[in-house]
Amino acid sequence: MIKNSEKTKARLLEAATAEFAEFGIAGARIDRIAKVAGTNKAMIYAYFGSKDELFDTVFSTHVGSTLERVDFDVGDLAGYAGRLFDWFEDDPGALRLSTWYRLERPTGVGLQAVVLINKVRMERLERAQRDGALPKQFDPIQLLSLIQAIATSWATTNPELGVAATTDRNYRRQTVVDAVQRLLT
Amino acid sequence: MIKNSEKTKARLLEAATAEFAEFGIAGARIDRIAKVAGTNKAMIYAYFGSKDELFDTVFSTHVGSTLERVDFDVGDLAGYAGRLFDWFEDDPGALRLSTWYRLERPTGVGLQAVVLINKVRMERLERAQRDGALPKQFDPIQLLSLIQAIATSWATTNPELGVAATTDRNYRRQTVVDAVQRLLT
DNA sequence: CCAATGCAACTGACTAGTTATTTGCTAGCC
DNA sequence: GGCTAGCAAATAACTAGTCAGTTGCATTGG
Repeated sequence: MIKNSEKTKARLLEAATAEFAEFGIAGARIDRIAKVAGTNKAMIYAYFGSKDELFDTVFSTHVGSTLERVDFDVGDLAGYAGRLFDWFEDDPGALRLSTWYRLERPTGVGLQAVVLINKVRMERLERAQRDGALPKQFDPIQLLSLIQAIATSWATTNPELGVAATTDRNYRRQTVVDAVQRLLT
Repeated sequence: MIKNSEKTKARLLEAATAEFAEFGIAGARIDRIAKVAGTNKAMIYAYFGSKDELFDTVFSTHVGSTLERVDFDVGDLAGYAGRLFDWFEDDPGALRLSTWYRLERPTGVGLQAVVLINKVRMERLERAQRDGALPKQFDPIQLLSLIQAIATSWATTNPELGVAATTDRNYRRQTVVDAVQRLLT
């Protein structure tokens, strides 16, 4: 047994991220998280309080902070969509966590960080439209909504369309970029 | 106690639809379903076999059969998107059920019906493109994926954008229709 | 017409196993 | 030595699934 508060906490958080991404809040099992983290259940309660609080922590550290790191360029929204696509491709857990959150925590406050980021981005879109740097056929809120939906379109509709998981990633990425480009012309 | 196999089954299915839409598979409670249906747990097992099978029945009767009824007009894909939007607005449970399915049943076969419907629609898109009735900038599979994503964009991004639930429905619908229209011009 | 019979629909209580959370104690570290 | 990190085991509540028995209804034989 090695004692290291920080590392144990980190391992728990990592294990919890995987567990919640896979099974959601109701489906996640505290035992499994503890076991994967190579420690025990009581540590979870010592460090995070409860299952729900653990989920909240997982969500804000994993999703909120990552979204912030996706470069947002008002002059190249198609590129932004492409980068969003890349993020969700490289880290499918992030998208799943967001989806679980929406379903299981309809009134949760954990999305607040995400809402804030989007608010800033909307203001930048607004300014770009006023400066004439961005066409005005869609309002900022419409743009963000559409871009987000398009960037995640493959992830959310793959199963329904019977798309093999092997469908070329570049092809899918290009679809996203092209679609957003077309909205703006 | 009134005995009526058909009606009891129907009440159970209705209660189960609401329960699964709200809580997902892992979060749904058999007891709650039975109670809401005004009957007994054992009836669920007599009629549907298990919790999982009950979910499957709920999904295919509620989602599969409804998607089929959304008119698909290759000559008016924007209108199709609008009708999809209407469906999910009028019956938010349908979208939630689909989302739960994707998250909790990654390898389930219940989506088969949906996959089939989409396959037929893709073939119709293909033919329309060959006949020159539909522009070719996107492949059929890209079109279906994008249309589906755009039609549900508000439902899936509302929370992240901090959109009040009161945002005008017509405004949201028009966004969907306009976006799809723009993809095709 | 009507009572006895058969049977499917129904029920409440039960079980066996899980689950989140707590506790009392041990082991490492300054 | 004392404080923090860590643990195994206990607990209390819950959950999917079962079962032995009951109830209403239709059928049938008189």
